[in-house]
Amino acid sequence: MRPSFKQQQFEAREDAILDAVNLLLARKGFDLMTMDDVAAEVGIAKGSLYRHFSSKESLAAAALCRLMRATLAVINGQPESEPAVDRLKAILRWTLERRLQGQVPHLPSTSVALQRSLMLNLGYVRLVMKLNSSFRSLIERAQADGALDRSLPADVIMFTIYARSCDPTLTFLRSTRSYPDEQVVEYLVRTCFDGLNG
Amino acid sequence: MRPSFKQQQFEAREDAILDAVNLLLARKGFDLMTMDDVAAEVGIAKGSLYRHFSSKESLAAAALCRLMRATLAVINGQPESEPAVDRLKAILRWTLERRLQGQVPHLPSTSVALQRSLMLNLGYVRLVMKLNSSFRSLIERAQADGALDRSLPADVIMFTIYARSCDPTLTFLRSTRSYPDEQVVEYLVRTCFDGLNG
DNA sequence: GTCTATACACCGATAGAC
DNA sequence: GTCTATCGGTGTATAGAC
Repeated sequence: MRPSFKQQQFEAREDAILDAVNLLLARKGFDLMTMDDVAAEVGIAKGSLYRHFSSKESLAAAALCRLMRATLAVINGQPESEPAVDRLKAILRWTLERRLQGQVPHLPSTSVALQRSLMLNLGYVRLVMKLNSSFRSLIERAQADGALDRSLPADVIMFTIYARSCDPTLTFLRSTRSYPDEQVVEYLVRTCFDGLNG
Repeated sequence: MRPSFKQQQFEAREDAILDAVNLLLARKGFDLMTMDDVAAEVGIAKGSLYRHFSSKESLAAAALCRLMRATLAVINGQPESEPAVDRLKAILRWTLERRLQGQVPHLPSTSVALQRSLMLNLGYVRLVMKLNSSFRSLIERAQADGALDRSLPADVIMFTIYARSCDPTLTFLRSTRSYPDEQVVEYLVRTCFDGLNG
């Protein structure tokens, strides 16, 4: 049975809400984002917002889950034949490009309050684990290929790539207006994998 | 005329306050840190806090200025004979070690509210510029030595090192309890300069 | 200068009319 | 289900006694 028109409209609105949340999370972070902000950005009343999401935390969790699902879709859409290290670079590039459009919220690590509530969210934790294991398998394959440093633990590599995807360097370099956006992305990807050495 | 005993006591208290602020900024970030938290951590009343610092913003600014001054002291204390790239690595290592002790606040970039007020703080801006120019000159020297990639703009290198000094990877790796602290620091410094490639 | 008490604003969440 | 109105709680900053 396909969803009714009403249901489709409902889901479309939820998507619009999450877009607004992403924008605001990217701009102000979780603590400074208010429910009034979200309601105003979407163009609905605050009361209506709570018909869709029961709390501010669940709102952020939903936005993060949607992002993780999109990331998993990117990974699964990559050809298996491509070298693992190139796939990792492509994922980082994809995330940075999304961030330029304001569609990547700040990492939860910046807000202890949010982080605690996320850990109690089963759907969120499940997705994190799934994403981590996808990443880890790509990293280990790249190490086996000799494309990534074998003497580095996979952990270290994984977190380093994660961190680069939400690196403030993107914002700083952009604010200097010295380079076009694509150039900034390439610098970030390159310095992450190749380092700074000559 | 040397400062009176009372004045020395006053300054010692200010230092204690800033220590508490650093701890709390590192733990919760600017937005979640409350003046009650600070007062409780120092062991004084909130009212007394405002005798020393006129606002929450000025409190954070003072903590950041103290950190920048300490960083400049480290740079100026390094022997001129040492290769520039090694000096840069040492500065990054020093910052990360300080962070392990909870004495490095979150980067202001995480809080738009704080950032705006800092830009209006003349003392803060002056210190940022001084630190930036010290860094830039080290970077350019390292590039001239061939120790850092000449094809990268100094901006890109500078912000990349800055970002690494407040990288959440440190916290994540530490929370896995898989490696001793010194090992974590070395991984961060190494992947920053050498990259992830094999 | 340090304390207690409080003013004032803001925010998350809910109630209730339509 | 969307709106307006409001409650309860919290946080910055200040007032005023000592």
